[in-house]
Amino acid sequence: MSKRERQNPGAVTILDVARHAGVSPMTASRVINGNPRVGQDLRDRVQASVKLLGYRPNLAGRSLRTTSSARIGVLYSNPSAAYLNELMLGVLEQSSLSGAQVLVEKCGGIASQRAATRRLLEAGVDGIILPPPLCDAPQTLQELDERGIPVVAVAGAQVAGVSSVRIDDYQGARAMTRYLLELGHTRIGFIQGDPDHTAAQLRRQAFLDTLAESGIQLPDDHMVVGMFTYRSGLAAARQLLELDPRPTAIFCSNDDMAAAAMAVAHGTGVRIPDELTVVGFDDTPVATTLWPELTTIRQPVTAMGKSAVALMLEEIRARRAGRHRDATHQVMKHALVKRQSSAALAS
Amino acid sequence: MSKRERQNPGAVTILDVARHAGVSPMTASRVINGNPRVGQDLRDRVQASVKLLGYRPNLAGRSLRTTSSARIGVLYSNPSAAYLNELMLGVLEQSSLSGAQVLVEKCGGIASQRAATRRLLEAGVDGIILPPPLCDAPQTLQELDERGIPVVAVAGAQVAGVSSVRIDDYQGARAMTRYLLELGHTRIGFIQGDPDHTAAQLRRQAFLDTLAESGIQLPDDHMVVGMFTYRSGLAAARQLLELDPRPTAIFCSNDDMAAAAMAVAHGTGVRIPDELTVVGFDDTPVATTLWPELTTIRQPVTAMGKSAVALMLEEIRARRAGRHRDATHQVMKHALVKRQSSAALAS
DNA sequence: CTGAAAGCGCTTACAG
DNA sequence: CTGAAAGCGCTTACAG
Repeated sequence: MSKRERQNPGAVTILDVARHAGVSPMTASRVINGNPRVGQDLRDRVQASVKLLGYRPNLAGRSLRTTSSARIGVLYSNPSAAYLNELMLGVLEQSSLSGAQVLVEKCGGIASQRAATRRLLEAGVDGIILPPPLCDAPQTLQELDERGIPVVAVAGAQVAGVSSVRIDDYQGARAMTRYLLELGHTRIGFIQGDPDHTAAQLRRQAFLDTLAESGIQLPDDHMVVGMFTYRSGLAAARQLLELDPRPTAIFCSNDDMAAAAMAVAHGTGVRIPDELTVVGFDDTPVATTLWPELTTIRQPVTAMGKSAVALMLEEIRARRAGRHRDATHQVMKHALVKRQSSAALAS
Repeated sequence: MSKRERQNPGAVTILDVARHAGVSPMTASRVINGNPRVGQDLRDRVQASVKLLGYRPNLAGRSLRTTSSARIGVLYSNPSAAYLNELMLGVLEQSSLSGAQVLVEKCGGIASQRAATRRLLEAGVDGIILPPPLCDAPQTLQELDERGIPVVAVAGAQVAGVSSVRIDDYQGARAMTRYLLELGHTRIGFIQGDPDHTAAQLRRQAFLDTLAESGIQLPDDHMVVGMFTYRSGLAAARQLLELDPRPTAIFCSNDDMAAAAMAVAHGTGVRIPDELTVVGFDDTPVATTLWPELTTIRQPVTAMGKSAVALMLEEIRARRAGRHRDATHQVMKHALVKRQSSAALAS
């Protein structure tokens, strides 16, 4: 014991646990991994030892035996920095848990996209994760699929044969629209996202459908096209705030554009939320940076990154075992996060 | 070969490389790790094989031998979400490269800080990384140090015996101030960060010193205290923009407050950068979200996260080997990033 | 239900 | 300068 300690003070291995519990390492391993074929007596003893010794499995050791070093590529192109950060957090966390390695490549246009894909494949990646907006490039998806490379798309359109992780953008936008209606707003401005993005289309459609169901006919000038960028949000918000009568609420298709809308309001002296409700979509870090903090639809981006990796590893393992897996579409839960940028219509 | 392929298609191991190059695995390992004591001939052959076979080391295997499963805790408390994300990206990346495991705990007040620390230690962490603002709580630092737990502070004050990773905030703020002077600005508003943060103090001091060197005497009302938050930036910017004559430039102690300053300007109809230059500090994702994009001092946060982990692992290894290491203070390079929010003073 | 043996991919220490 | 042996921590087969 004292020798162990000198060598590596923090390291309690499964051997220590086994010895302490008086069982073989195999039995300890089984208990730790939740294998049910272990007697209750031994199970209890092992669990007690794990707790007492503060044992935590060494993931390197584990993954060396299990996953045999899967390699996952992430190919991205010009997304919001905050979004990518959050996604990568999940990707890296799950990869590290599963003992997979991650390679990241950035690309711009179609040509550089091909080159980036080639680099990833030459580096021996077993599959590629595509965050938005690449997940919306059907050509890329299909090309990879045809070459037999497993792909997991994050958000984006559903493409046959390609697994994906997403939230239900339609239901999210619907929930937000209902919320605005409940607050009493009916003159609602809407800033759309990049029309090429599936998510933008769904959010817009949900907004319109929900209003229509409530019998509200929105003037055309209340719908403004943005590009998901802060800059486009500035222009769109100026347009909306110049309307007469002014909308009492603005629903922005993402948080960056909502930040821009709030900037315009701040400067024009329009008070939020007293005179104007502003809501966003995504719940990126900017939502809690702003003041008042932004009401928005939370997209569990980090969890989506983890799921994308998990899906990918299942796919890789299945292929290695010669099994076929159908494409999986995992829909994660969104949530309406109410903060201070929204309020009931003053009557 | 065909058998290998069936088992694990993507996996080229160091044995494959060694066989292909006609050397022992050890020689291959040495070449791959840059060990200079290998003959040029063998070196070339191994490198060619690595390239040809697309070999990438399996990190799980490597770390199993080297780091022996170090466990690193990250204890944070209410930083900007964007900053933490970026930092964690580096922390996770380096940990995964080094085969270390990461445990994260959040805490609020002092009591919850003690509890969080205890949880980390019970989980067997070998050391703790403290991002701001905890790095600025000398009490926490000392307590951990006294208990013999290795600590690496990210940013924050220099405390004896505690290693840290930082940029030179003073030189960064100095560079930015010089830049503003070069652009011809002399009526410069300054929004300070949280006075309790070492970084805020240094940035402020550098600004004042640099102006003084140029013989510029700034009226007191051009220095406004903020708290590093967007909200505090809004109030501070309003105050500055009401001055008569108005400052021609505002130097904000971080990007979040710069975003707020831009919001106020946008609304007041003050054009950036034509009528007002706004600059920030940190280069968080918000800097490129804004429009015009923000001129700021880039702090390599992700690289700092990596370095913090690397420092920590060195420290842990040294202790395990019974060696003593003096506290290391690693100063990373900052950079002045010129974007569209700054311009020469119109004459 | 339980365990002894072998091996995942790599590198540390030991020989030459 | 080069290599044969052993082992990091864990789990997959194989026995009983």
